[in-house]
Amino acid sequence: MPVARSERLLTLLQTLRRYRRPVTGTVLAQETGVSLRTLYRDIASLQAQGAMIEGEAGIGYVLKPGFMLPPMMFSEEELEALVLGSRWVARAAEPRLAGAGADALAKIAAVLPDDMRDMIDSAALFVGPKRRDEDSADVSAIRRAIRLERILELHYGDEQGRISRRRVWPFALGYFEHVRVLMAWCELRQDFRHFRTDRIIDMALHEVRYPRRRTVLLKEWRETQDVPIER
Amino acid sequence: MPVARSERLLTLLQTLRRYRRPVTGTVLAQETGVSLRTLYRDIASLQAQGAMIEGEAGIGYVLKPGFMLPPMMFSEEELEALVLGSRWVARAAEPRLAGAGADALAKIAAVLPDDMRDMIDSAALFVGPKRRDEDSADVSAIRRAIRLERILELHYGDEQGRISRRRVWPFALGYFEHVRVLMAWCELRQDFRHFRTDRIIDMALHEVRYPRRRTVLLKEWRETQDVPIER
DNA sequence: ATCGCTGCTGCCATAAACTGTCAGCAGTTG
DNA sequence: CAACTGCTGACAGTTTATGGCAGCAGCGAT
Repeated sequence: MPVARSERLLTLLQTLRRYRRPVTGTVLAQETGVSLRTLYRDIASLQAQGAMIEGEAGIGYVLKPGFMLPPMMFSEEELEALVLGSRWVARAAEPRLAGAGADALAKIAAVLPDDMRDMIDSAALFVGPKRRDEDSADVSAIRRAIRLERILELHYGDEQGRISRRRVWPFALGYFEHVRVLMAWCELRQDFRHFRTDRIIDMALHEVRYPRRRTVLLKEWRETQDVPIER
Repeated sequence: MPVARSERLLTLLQTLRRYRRPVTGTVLAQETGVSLRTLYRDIASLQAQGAMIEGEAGIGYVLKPGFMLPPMMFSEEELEALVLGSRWVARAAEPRLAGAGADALAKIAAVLPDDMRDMIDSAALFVGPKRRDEDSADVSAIRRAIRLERILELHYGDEQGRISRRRVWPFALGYFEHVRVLMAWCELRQDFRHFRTDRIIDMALHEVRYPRRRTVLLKEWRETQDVPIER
């Protein structure tokens, strides 16, 4: 393997691109399996080659977008990961999102060289069977409401069978083993609440956007959690 | 200037792309200012990194088209599906495959139009927590054996704690709730068998390929199942 | 079949590059 | 202020890259 260094530089670039937030040199050094001093040298090399990597003391490194690394192709493992993920989505998500996953994979396949295209079809990784409760609500519509940051009016029955009607600000959707759970700010309770999609009796999408950004809501919600959702 | 080699490899790639006809190694060596011997080594390095360069004796080198990922367009739903799938892989698969999923997503993000790139970060779909048993075997090595259609020698303990040693032909890997299951043709039993990866005590990859195609094995295995694996 | 061109590999000595450790300076955050 | 982080220099040990040489094998034309 006489590619040690070049390969490592590409890995480093890829790692930097994977993180969006600033990453400390120490972390990068560990991930690439190299000493901190060498990491600094690697960064300098990449910068010398034109990569727009910004480093700030006390912060870390960030890669400015738009830098193309030449061997821009998926590895076999990456394709396997994409296929496996898509197969899980096909099984666990509602039909419409499942279809979107298949479409996305097809688009990726379309730009792949012939021999790599085969790898998508012949990927040997499969997802175990998964029973999924029927959604009574239209999950696609919920996803749309989240994207558009629009208020949802819910007609909801909780586990005790109590039926309530509330306006909520939807900001995330959790895919669990058997159910999907909508996470939202509840205007009624003035707090975060979650709602199983199979218990949503009826639903209406309002015309108006709710007054906050969904990413901010998500961030605040995370801070209330003991175990944070990763990524 | 510790970038001599990496930079030269990029130049080489660019030069190969510029020519469309086959180019001889001698020409490439001159253009990159290096000896012929080194040029051969450089080509080997690029090929090792995944570049699809074809060399024919008496002809020269050609870079197969389609090596670089072109810009791709995805719908919002397709991106959501890709992100959700990748997040599931990050949680359910072994670290290496999980990382590959994240890398793939980052590569997709890199060729996305700017305004779409944000949607990857702000996707509001999440995967519920998932406890996963530790693998005792190296699942990455198993995936590799499947890809290469190579014989695996297993040291395996079944649920009764009986330990056996067998040669198998691995052809698929199932990702279930808590475990991963290797599906293979067992030479000992002359039949299909499945093996939980957390029960594999030890494992060795043989040099030789097994005498059949893994896709055929998969097809035959499916016919023995009551509930077929979809897709 | 023979010849020239070309890809490809192994070997080896030398030169160049890389690497880790240690030490120190400077900027940011809390 | 303290803790963290980026950044640079120097040095010694190690690794790697390189070029030259020799030889084998596939391709095309003579």
